[in-house]
Amino acid sequence: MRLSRAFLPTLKETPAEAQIASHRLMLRAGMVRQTSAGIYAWLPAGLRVLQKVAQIVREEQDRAGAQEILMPTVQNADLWRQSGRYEDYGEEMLRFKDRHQREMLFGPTNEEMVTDIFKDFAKSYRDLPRNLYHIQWKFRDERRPRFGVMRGREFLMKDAYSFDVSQEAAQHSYRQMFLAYLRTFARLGLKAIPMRADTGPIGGNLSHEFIILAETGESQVFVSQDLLDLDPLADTPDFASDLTPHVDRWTQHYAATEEMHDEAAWTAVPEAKRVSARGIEVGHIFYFGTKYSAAMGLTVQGADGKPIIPEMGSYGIGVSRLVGAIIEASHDEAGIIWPDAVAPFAAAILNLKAGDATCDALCGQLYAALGADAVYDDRDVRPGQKFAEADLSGYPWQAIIGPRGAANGRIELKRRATGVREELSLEDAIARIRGA
RNA sequence: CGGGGCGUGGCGCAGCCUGGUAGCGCGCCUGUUUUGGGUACAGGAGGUCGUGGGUUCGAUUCCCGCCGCCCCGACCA
Repeated sequence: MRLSRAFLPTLKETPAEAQIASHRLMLRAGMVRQTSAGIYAWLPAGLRVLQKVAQIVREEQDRAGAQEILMPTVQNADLWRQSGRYEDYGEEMLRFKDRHQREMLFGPTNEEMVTDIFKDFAKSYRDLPRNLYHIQWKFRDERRPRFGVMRGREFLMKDAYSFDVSQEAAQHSYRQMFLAYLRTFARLGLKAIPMRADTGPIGGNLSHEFIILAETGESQVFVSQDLLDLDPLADTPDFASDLTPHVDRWTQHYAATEEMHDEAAWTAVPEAKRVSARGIEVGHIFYFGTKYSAAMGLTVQGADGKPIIPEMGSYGIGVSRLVGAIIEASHDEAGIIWPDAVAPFAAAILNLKAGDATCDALCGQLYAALGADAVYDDRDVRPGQKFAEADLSGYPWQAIIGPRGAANGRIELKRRATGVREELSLEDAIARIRGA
């Protein structure tokens, strides 16, 4: 993308409504634009990041055996009356009527719908297990939307739903998602910590929140350093095998949010290993048994001919929230520092003297080699502005090309995260950017 | 939902208390200048002062209603 032609409305000053870093930076970097309280339009730079996050989420869901579908945003109220949640959900549910006066709603989640869809398919225990997910916009009419895309009313969520023949089988599905989540967040460049969560009225202990550490996090978390030292990508499990040992590695260490904090267990953690920090919830998984399958009338026939009510779980990742959360976890005074995996562009090519034949030629060669994964700042503006905006937008690499170096075919490559600069040939610069 | 605050060119703000036909910085346009960290100078364009009503000769300013947005708290991907 040539910046001279791009729709990238960066701001030098911060809009007054933005309080936290990610919101400020997303507005300044031209990623989003607010259209109503808690509702945002995604502009090209923001959309690219959102799509990259979604794609990683998708790949890891697929790897764990879940299958992608796409359910609608608008649902019929009758579906929700079957589970009894139409009345329970309250003001957070956006309700409206269609032209025939039918009561409709904008889906805040999809347990009822997915169960209803699955019901028509599943006849036999042989049709289990299945795990269906989609990545779709949700609407929850929050009392107080805030923090930009981190607590919007409309948000993009990945929600998966598992159907199993027994509790034991359902726990296997749960572990698959548990490990898939660890891999997902690690690939996004985040350190996510699974924490036991309150299961609410369902009971049992199978609910975990996945929380990333960031100074501006909403909740206080307590975690053992041993847990932070684990690498989710180090051992890739066979998702069909018994996953218990893999999950146990992660659940044996202390980790809790304020609500679940156990002072006695905490003091048992060696003092040097106690990490107390702020966290942002980016994922939440539950096992909830037959709550929805029973309510929606989902049964399959067992091997003995008797009906079985499938055991279910649901698994959510806040995709649009993650974009904000990543920035919270990775920024500095100058702007965003994107992890390589989700950066809108891998590199920015800064032509310090657009119009100079030598600079133009070298920039053109690099741009041709990097293609769609690079932005080329070919604008006729001061170098200082290019530096400032490239730092703000957070591209992992900045290829700085000015008259001095270009005369010798040299490119100055700056790593955004570290500030380290190297002088490289065209070929070496291309290799460095591609190799990251 | 309880408490607090704010709506004035694209963005950040002043003016309002003490009514008299709107101003500053950034950004934008033109020209000159500058060319390795948001350059400098000059000249421009751009505003139903959120909205409806009231008071007044006259309302951005005073009064009332409404709408929108933000912040703090209790709840949530």
